[in-house]
Amino acid sequence: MNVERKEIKRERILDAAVVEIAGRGYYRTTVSHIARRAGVADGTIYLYFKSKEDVLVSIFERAMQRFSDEAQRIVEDDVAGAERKLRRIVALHLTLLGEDRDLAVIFQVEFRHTLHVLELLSRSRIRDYLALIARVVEEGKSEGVFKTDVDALFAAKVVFGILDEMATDWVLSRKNIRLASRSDPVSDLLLGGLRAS
Amino acid sequence: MNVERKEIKRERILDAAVVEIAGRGYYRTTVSHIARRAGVADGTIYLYFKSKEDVLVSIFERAMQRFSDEAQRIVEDDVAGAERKLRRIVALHLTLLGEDRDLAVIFQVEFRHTLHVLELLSRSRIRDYLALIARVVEEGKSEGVFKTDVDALFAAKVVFGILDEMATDWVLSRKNIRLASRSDPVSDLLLGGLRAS
Amino acid sequence: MNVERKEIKRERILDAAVVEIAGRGYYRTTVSHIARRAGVADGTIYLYFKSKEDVLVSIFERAMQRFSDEAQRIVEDDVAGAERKLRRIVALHLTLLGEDRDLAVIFQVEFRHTLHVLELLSRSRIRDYLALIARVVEEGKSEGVFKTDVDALFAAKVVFGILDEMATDWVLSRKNIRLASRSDPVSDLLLGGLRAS
Amino acid sequence: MNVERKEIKRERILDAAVVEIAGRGYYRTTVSHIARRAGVADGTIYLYFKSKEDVLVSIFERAMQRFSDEAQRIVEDDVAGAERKLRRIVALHLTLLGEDRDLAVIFQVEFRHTLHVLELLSRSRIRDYLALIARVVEEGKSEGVFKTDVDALFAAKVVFGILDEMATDWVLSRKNIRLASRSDPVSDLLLGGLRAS
DNA sequence: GATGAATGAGGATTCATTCAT
DNA sequence: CATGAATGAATCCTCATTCAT
Repeated sequence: MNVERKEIKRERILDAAVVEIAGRGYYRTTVSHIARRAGVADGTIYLYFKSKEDVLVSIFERAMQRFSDEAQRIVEDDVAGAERKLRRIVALHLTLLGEDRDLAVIFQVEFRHTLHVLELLSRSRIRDYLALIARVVEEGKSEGVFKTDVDALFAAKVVFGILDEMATDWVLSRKNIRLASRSDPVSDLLLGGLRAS
Repeated sequence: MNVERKEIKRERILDAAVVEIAGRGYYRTTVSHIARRAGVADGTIYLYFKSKEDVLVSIFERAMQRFSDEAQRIVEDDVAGAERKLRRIVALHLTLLGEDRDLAVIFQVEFRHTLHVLELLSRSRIRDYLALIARVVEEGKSEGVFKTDVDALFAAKVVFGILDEMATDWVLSRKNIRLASRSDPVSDLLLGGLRAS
Repeated sequence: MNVERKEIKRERILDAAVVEIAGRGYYRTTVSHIARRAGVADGTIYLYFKSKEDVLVSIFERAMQRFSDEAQRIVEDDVAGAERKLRRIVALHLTLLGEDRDLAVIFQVEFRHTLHVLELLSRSRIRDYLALIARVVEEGKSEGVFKTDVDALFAAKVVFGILDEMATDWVLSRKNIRLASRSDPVSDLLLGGLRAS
Repeated sequence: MNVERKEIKRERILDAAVVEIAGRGYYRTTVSHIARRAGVADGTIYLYFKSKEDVLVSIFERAMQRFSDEAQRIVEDDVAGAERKLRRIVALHLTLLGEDRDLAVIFQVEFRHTLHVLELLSRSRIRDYLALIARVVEEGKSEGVFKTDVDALFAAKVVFGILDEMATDWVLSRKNIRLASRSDPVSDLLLGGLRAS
C-alpha cells in the first residue's frame, strides 16, 4: 500500500479515537469502539499503532505538533512586540481547542489522567510549549514593557494555567459560548499583571 | 461495633486508597491493593463503601470538606479586607495540597479523569469553591480596592486556574520545593491584575 | 435457653426461609435475607442449622412430616375403602400445598433443583409417600374395586405425577383459583382409570 | 468465519453445557467448566452467548424446537385418529427424553429452578405444547372416542403431568430401564380415563 | 495488507461462614 | 446465647492482543 494511503488510514483511526475517547473516557473506550468508528477491523489498529496506549499518545503528539508549529511562528515573528505576541498565543490556544470540542475534552480531561499512566512522559512537550511562552515574556522584559522582577518561566506557567482553566471550564460547562471569546479578557488580565508600571 | 472504631477503619481505608491511587492511577489500582495496604480483607472494603468508585468519591468529599471549611472561615472573617482574604485563600489552597503530595496527585490528575466518569457531578463542589472566591472579589470591588470592570466569577476562575496549574506543575515536577512557597508570587501577580489603578 | 424457646426460634427461622426462598429462589436468597426476616443476626442461623443447605433440608423435612403424618392416618383408617382413601389423599395433597403458596413454590420449583444438589437424598422421603399411596392401590386391588393388572407402585407414581403437575401448574399460573378445587376432577379421572370394569 | 462453522461451534458449546449442567446443576457449573469441555477458552463462550444464563435458555430453546416440530407433525397427521395421536405423542415425549439422559436431567430438574430465575418466561413454550395436546383431546371428543365432559386443557395437563413425573422418576432413579418402555402403560391408563364409555 | 475469531489474564464483587465480644 | 464485623475464596465477564486465513 502506498505511504499516502497508509497515512490517511492512520489519520482516520486517530480521528475515530478522538471522538470515542472524548465521549467515553480512555478506559471505557475499547479498541473495538475505535475500529468500528474508523471502519476497520480490530486487528487493523495494530498495523498502525503498537498498542491502545500508543493511539492515545499519537493523538497527543499530533495535536501538540499543530500547537507548537503555530506558536513557533508567532514567537518568531520579528515585527510584533511581546504584548502582541502574548495576545496571539492566548488567542491561538483558545481558538484551536475551541474549534474541536472532542479534542479539547481529551486534552483537558483525559490526558490529565493518562499522562500519569504514560509516566508523565508527554509533559516534556508541554515544557517546550511553556518555554516558548517564557521566551515571549523574556522578550517583553527586554523591551521594557513587562516587569523585570517576574520570573519568565513562572509567568509562562501562570499564562498556561489560566488558559488551561478556561479550557477546562469551557469543556465542563455546557454553555454554548465560543471559547475564543475569552481571549481578550484573559489577555487583558494577564498583561495587567505583567506590564511594567 | 462502636461507631468511632468504624469511622477509624473507614479513614484507614481512605488513607490507603489515597496512597495507592496516587501511585498507580485509579484504573490501575485494584481493590486488593487498597485492602492490602489498609490491612483488611478485600471484602471488608465493601462494608464501608459500596463500590470502588465510591471510595474515590469519598476521598474527594473528605478533602473538599476540609478545603471548604477553611475557606469559609477565611471569607467570613469580618476584619480582614478582600486583598488579605484572597492572599489567605491562595495560601490555604497551596498549603493544604502541598502538605499531602498523594492527595494532590489525586486532585490534580485522577479527579480530572474521574469527574468525567462520575458524570462531572463533583464539579458542583468546585463551583461552590469558585463562588466563595468570587465573593471575595466582589467584596474587593465594593471596598474599591479591585477593578470594578472585572466579572467576579471570571476572576475566580482565573484564580482557581492559576492555583490549579501551580499544583499540577508541582505534582508533575520532581523538584523538591514547597508548594506553599508559590503563594506570595501568585498573590502578587493576581492582585496586580485585579487592583484598581 | 429452654428447649421450647429454642424450638420456637428455629421455627421462626424456617418460616422466614420459606418466604425468602419462595420469593427469590434458593441461590438468590442469602443467609442475611433469612436472618433479617427472622429478626435474628446472621450468625444466629448457625446456632440452629449447620449450613444454609441444612435450612433448606429442614424445610423439606418439616413439611414432609406433616404430609406423611396425615397420609398415614388416612391410610390406616380401617373403615374407609380404597376409593375413599385415595380421594382423601388427593384432597390432602392439594389442600396442604394450596394453603401455603410459598411452601408450594419451594416444593414445586426449588426442591427440583435442590434435590439435585443434595444428591437426591430427600427423594427417599418421597418414596415413602409413594409407598403409602401404593398401599392404598394395593388395597383397592384386594377389595376388587381396582384393576388387578395395574402395578401398584406404577399407579402411585401416576397419582403423584398428576398431583405434582396440578401443583406446579397452580404455582406457576397467576390465576386465583383454590388448588383444592382440583381434587374431585383429579380423583374422578384417576378412579376412572383404576377402577375395575 | 463461515456461518456453518460458527453454528457447529455453538452446538459444541451447548452440548458441553448440557453435560456439565446435568452433572452438577446450573449454579454449580461455572463458565470455565463449560468452556473446558467444549474445548474453547472462557471468553469464547461470550462470542456465542451473551451470558451464562443465555446458554441455559438456548439449551431449552433448542430442545423445545425439536419437541414441537415432532409433535406438530403428529397432530397434523390427517389419517390417524385422536387415540393413535395421543399414543404417539406420549411415545415421542418419553423417547426423546429417554434418548438423552443429560438433557432429561436438565429438563426435569434444572429448568424447574431456572424457570423461576427466568421469571417463568419459558413456561409459554410449554403452554404451546399443552395446547397441542389439548387439540388432540378436542379431536377425540369430536370423534366421539373421548368423554365430552372433560375439559381439553385440563386433560392435557394431566397428560403432561404424568409424562413429566415419569421422566422425573426415570431421571432420579438409577434403574436402567428405558424410559420409552413406559409409553404403553401410560397411554393405556390415560386412554382408560379419557375414553367415552 | 486486512480481517475478526479466539484467547486468557485480570478484577470487581458477593456471600457463606467464623469468632471475638 | 446472640451478635455482626470480618474474612477471602470463588466466579462471571471484559477486552487488549494475536494470528491463521
